[in-house]
Amino acid sequence: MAALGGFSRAAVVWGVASMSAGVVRETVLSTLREALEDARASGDLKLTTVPALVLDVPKKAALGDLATTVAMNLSATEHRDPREIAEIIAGRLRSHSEVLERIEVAPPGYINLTVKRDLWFRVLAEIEAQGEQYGGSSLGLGQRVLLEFVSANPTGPLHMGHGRGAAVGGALANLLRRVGYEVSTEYYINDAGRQMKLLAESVEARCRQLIGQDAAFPEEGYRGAYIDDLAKGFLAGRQAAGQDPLPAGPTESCGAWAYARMLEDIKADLDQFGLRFDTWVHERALFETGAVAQSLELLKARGHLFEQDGALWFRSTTFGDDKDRVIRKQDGEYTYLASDIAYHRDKLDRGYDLLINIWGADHHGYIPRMQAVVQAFGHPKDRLKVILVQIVNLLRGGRRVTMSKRAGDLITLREVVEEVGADAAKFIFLTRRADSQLDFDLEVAKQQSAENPVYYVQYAHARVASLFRVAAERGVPVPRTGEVDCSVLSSPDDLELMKPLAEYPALVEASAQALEPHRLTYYLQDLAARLHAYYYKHRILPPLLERELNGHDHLKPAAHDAEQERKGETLTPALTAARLCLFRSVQTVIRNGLAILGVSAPERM
RNA sequence: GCGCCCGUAGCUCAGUUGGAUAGAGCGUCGGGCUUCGAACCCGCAGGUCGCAGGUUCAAGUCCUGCCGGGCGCACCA
Repeated sequence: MAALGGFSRAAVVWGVASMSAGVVRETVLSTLREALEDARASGDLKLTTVPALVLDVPKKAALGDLATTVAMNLSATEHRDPREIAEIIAGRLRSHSEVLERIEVAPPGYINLTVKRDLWFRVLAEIEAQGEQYGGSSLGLGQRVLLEFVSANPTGPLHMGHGRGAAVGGALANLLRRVGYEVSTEYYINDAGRQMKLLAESVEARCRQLIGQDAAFPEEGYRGAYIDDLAKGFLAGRQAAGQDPLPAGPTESCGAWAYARMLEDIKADLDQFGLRFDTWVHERALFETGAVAQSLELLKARGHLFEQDGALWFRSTTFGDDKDRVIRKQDGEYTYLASDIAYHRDKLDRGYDLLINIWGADHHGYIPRMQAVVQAFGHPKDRLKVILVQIVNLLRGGRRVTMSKRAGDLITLREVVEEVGADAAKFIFLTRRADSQLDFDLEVAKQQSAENPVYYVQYAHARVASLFRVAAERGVPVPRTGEVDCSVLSSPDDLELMKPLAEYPALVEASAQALEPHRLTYYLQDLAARLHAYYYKHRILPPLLERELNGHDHLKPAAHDAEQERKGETLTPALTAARLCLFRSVQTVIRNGLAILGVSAPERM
């Protein structure tokens, strides 16, 4: 529900806002607002409350281009039959319908709108004018967002789960920036706790075994083959420097070396995945700078901490958590929660309007306590939003690739990216909602066919690029939209290709608001399908005459006539020009959409 | 036992924040390249949206209870 008196406010917004939902929606929406204002001014409707004005796309194209349910939503407050209200509004719409071709009321109170052709053509001009900016909006202008993701412990290589988180996070960052947010991406490195100690001990033990010492492997140590590599690398470095295999303080040395190496590898893996973080935060630093101690002091001063059974607790139940949580154990060690408190206080202190964390779904139980932390520091709990990413099932040709966690040999992200490529991996990671499980089939991801959605979409882009190359070869000019008579693009096929282009900005906004980048992948597959269908059905460029084909002056070959007949249309220069403009717009939108997903838009493939 | 998430076509999943006759890909079956990219297109078949109530003019979508699955419920990260 919009605020009361939404009309004047809406009018102001309309005055200053960019075409955030696209030229068609914005234009129709403002017309609808005017119609409602008229109805109120004349007393036909009371309109004491103003419902949010939403335009839907009817399921059937025959019903119209856009529809509104506002009459049905007003029925309760107006105490009238929705159909009656719809008629009143429809009447007002008809009185200033410069942009509307048809206005129809359908039971039980829909108002179906068909937009004038000229308005669709303006979309092409808008796309041409905005180029790679098309689809952007001012939704998040002036708002700062901190997006923390991946944040894998530097105790092993990144695996598929991290890859999915990376794909979602990267796409979300692009998406939010697209709608005006100022986004910082951040990676939090857990380099202070027990896990680091285990890494150190594991590498040290392997080193000792490699130099023939009888060393016991730590009970819960890391057993992956990469530990061997780390140990070998460490020893090789010592040897190259002419030093003894193990220095004094071997555990610390092994640990420091392995940690630095792992972090380097993680950064390299992310780089290979096309991902760069703006900032890296070290857990260790939170202890060293006193941030942890200070944060706990502050919470204590506010009465959110208490001591019991020799431990220090955070009273998270104050803010709706199931139980209170230990911060410092009986043995004096801090739990991870202590540093997480300091870390999130630090985030809040940096003045972000919104914190987004991307976590593995198995951590969902931690959301209430972290939101409790946010509230304990005096912020609304919604300032922290957590996106849960479900597990990835790795398949090869339909068969489950078993991942034995005990042995520590997970399939790494690096292996997968090397096998299928970063584009395919990213796109597939984004073909499902983040919080639903994902089957990732290596064979499908590698396959360059229709089964693989990323190639389907990229192919559409490359196909258009190819068309422009051929046009250039033949000397066919690609005009600007303003120089073209768009009215020849009035067939249903043309409109079915243009409509999604007009919807794109609204889709970007909705995806950003819902924090759901996967919607883009569905949209792009649909747009690519329309492009392919159109391309098959219609000819864009004029055919070569036979003399151009073989140097003899002759009539057009019969094959072309047959093709024209099959396609049931005659290609004119005006049609070629207009279709080239249309295709260029489709290409721009596909490129923009893929850019948000972090996937390349190749000219050739 | 308590909490969170999920049950939609044979399979994998979307479903525009409550709107009209529920969609796509894969798979099955059948069609389509002599000029621009067949990495493509067209068609057929496939559904009591887990079950039962409730709220609403309107429920795949919201509420309650069951059934079935996943994940959490640490003084581990």
